[in-house]
Amino acid sequence: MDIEKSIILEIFKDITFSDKEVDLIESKLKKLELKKGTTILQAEEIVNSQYYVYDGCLRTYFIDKSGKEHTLQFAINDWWISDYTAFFTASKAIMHIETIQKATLYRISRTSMEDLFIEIPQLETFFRKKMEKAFASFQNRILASLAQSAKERYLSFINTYPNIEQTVKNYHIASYLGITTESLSRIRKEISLD
Amino acid sequence: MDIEKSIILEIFKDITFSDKEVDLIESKLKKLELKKGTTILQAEEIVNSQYYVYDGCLRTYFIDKSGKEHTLQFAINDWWISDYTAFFTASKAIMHIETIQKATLYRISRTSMEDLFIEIPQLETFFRKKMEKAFASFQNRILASLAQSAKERYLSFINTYPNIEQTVKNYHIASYLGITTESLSRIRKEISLD
DNA sequence: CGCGACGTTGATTTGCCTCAACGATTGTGG
DNA sequence: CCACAATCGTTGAGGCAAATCAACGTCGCG
Repeated sequence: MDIEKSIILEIFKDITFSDKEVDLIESKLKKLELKKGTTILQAEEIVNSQYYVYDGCLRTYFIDKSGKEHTLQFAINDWWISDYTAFFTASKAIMHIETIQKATLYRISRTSMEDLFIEIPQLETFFRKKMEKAFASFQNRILASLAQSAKERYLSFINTYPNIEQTVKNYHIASYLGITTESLSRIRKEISLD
Repeated sequence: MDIEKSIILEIFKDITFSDKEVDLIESKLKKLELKKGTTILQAEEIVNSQYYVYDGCLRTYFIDKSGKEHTLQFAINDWWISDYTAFFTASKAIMHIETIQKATLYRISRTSMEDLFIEIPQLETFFRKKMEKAFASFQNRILASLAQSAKERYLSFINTYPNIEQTVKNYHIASYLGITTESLSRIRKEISLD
């Protein structure tokens, strides 16, 4: 078997499974070992899977009509990642997803999830709660964009993700904050003077 | 009985219930008839309920530290509304919710929902799917704030909510778009010249 | 070593904000 | 039902935060 049972228990922690259930889940997961810079999803592709990030770092980004990239989110250990808008409706992605470090992921398809929800109702609860957290973080993001300056958003960013600056490039952070690399550079300078 | 069974079937359409299940759901819902300008939730209150909008129009807004209001969302017929971040974690609201037209709502508490999810698992699926849609719309909102100008955001707004301008004030729309009423006025003028 | 990717700095422009004043519309009490 | 006030939307002048455009220093890697 290529997936350890302990991994299953780690991914779905706080749920207790029977051995049979663990085997069932294992049969639905596919482990992926990817090197830095690998694109796992491109715009226009039909989205049939989501990914559990066991290790490494990825980002979801959107390319607008002028060709500019906008980072929607970063995903690190214990996050799930996909283009969810497209995943939920089995439709075409508008987002791209790439690794920005080498990464270990576990992929699961939507149809597998639907099967599992019937066999193991606790999993539906598990994913509903994950969704609730993601929803809350998107809400905070919207409120930040409405109420905060670029400098304030940057400060909350480095507060929320304290070690991420070692991992991601400044232009990724800038595209997440909705500013240019030049502006981010000036904000960083300003903060260093405080 | 103060709630018609047909209302239950309308709220949870696409689910088929036994009579007993309908009675159970009915016992958990509370009908509210509110006049325009009623606040149903304030920041700092513990959030224990969400509301189904049967008729009318409401908005959820956030007051920032400088006292400025920012509208997070409008809710019309067939939407659910609450401060979800606080609702999910049974914690204190950061949002305010008010009616901007007279409205008919159905309130349900979190504990009632948890009970119902156990008795009627289809309801968990129903709310999970509602959540997925809300999540998708928040994602679009974030992408719009990253990639679009105020004018473009306004044009997609009136495209998404074609009749809402009769209902909501311009300063509500401005606070939803993240601009001032003056800027919105100038944008509207500019569009009328096209 | 040399090249490309990345970050910084400067000069200038621009989209939106702020402050202020003024019409238009809506609501209310006499 | 009209008069008046309050609320709401529009317009103008000036300012500011962040974008754009351009140049340059630095770092890591083939």
